[in-house]
Amino acid sequence: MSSDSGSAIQKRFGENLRSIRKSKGLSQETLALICGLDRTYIGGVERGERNISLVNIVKIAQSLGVEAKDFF
Amino acid sequence: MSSDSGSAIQKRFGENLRSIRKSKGLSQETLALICGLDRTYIGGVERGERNISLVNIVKIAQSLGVEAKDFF
DNA sequence: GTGTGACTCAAAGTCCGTT
DNA sequence: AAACGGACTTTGAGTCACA
Repeated sequence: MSSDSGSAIQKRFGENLRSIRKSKGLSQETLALICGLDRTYIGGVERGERNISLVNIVKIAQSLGVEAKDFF
Repeated sequence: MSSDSGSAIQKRFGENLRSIRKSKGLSQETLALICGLDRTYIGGVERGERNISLVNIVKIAQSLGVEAKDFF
């Protein structure tokens, strides 16, 4: 099918998130556990497939010990 | 349940948005027109009532000529 | 020019699993 | 450890009439 799931914005955000998560030495599962979100959801965001909302952006940022602005 | 209308995160985001919009001398209506969103939607975000998602955050930022990170 | 409640509907987000 | 899919519930997106 169209391998175009997700906007460029989402893809960039996802790449940044993945990069920061890895730099903290956390797995998707562990991060998901810390911030109370689903592991498959975190994965989807990192792949740029999901349009994450404000509250969860901040939740994930706090769980990683960074500022929300670092994802942009 | 006891969902207050809007989290602290949303309220802070909304305040920042409103402040930036006003500094650009734009009304909610004008901004809404520029970014293709409804004026009542913009208003709801500014009041901290809505949990806006990534794509619309960037859309509004671009319409204001600022970076998305400026809202955080 | 803005606030607000109510509404529809698509998408956000969860939970189960297999690869 | 992560990608991916199906089925599910909840919430955001988008709009309107009225204050």
